[in-house]
Amino acid sequence: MTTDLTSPRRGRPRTVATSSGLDPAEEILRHAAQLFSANGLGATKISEVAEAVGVKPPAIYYHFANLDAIVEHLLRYVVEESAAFATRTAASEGTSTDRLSALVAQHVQRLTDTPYDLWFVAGMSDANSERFPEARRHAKQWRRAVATLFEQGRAAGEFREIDTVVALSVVSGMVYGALEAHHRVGSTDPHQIADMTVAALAVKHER
Amino acid sequence: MTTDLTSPRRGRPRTVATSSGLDPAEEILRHAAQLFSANGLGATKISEVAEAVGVKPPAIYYHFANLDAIVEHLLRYVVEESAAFATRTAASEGTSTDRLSALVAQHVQRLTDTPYDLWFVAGMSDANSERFPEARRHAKQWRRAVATLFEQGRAAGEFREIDTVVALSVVSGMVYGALEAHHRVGSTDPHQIADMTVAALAVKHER
DNA sequence: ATTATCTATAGATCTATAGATAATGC
DNA sequence: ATTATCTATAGATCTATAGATAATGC
Repeated sequence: MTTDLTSPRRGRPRTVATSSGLDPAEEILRHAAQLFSANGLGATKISEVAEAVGVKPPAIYYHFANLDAIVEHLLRYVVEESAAFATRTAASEGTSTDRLSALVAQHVQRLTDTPYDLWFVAGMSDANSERFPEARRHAKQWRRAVATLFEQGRAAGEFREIDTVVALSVVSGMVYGALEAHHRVGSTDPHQIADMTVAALAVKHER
Repeated sequence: MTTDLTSPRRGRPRTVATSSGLDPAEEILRHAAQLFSANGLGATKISEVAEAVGVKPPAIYYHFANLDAIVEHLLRYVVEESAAFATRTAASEGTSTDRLSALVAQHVQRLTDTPYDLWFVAGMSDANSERFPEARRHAKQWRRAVATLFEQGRAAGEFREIDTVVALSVVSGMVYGALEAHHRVGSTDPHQIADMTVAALAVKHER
């Protein structure tokens, strides 16, 4: 009677120590993300990841070439899809307000509805991303889409007459806030965040 | 003819290498903050700070006990004053909207109008702050004041009926955005940020 | 005498590889 | 045969201290 919870694989199974029914690689990704988010990306060592997973450091190298490969894997999970969605949305129909709102909601949804603690991604911004060219490219693409969308809305009189860089910072700040709330208490409503984001950028109207 | 730009001190002066007319300690703080912001707090080594300053590692230890002492020094500069201002403001007169706005403007002003690149502070949140109990205490005090202020405004019908934790995340997210903009392009208008923060939290009114 | 730096170094890690071993399915 | 781990270890850092030295003002 083979229960076979995971896909059938040959070879030595995980040691029973951290038996959670997951791929070793998946186990590594989750613990690594958790450590990155708790202690910072730069402060996390391969040896710490190994200890968290419950194996010796060399076991990690069997699955990933180095720490950066783990980070890249986690980043790709996030930015690839969000960048594509943002670009699509910036080129679609509708008011800028509605489209920017949809874009923010999707991104927050993507960042929070995962098995990984991606809080550390918020703290990366551009700084470390030179080490991760692919993620950097997608992040730039995302920002370009947001910038385009904001400028359309500003021209249409939907958004405030502020600098595009400032508007971009407001958007990424709100995303940061959403991740922080998710990290702190675990609950985040992507649409609520999106709604507040466009409220921050909207032209002020008389009361 | 003694030009005497800095305060008169006895003993060996700085090597001419990085002659900028600053205290050695001040020089260390500025370079350290810059490195923390560029590469992350956890990724920065004493040896890197030394190299940036233009001295050998032991010279750093003459001025600071270790890296954490440098961080603590930078953090105290920020959070002490902002925490005091926030607490005072939360207990003062006026609409919650105006007071929250003032609080955010002061904090952004404090974070950006300094000789240090404090962008790294944004990426710290609570995570690393266990290592810095004093900063943690002040950060908590600041958050408590913001929470109080928000709850007053929510009860008064000025702010949305959202969770306090979410509201706090919006505020810290906007501060994060302001720091990001400052780090990216160097220009930030604290009052503009404050205005958008309260706009994000304000009750929605009919158009 | 005081301030600030240096050289040299002990001790502690940490990364990443080599090679052995264990546990499964074919 | 394949998958996944281990032990052992070379090589590279990095922290922090000891002790010497240099440059100034009193």
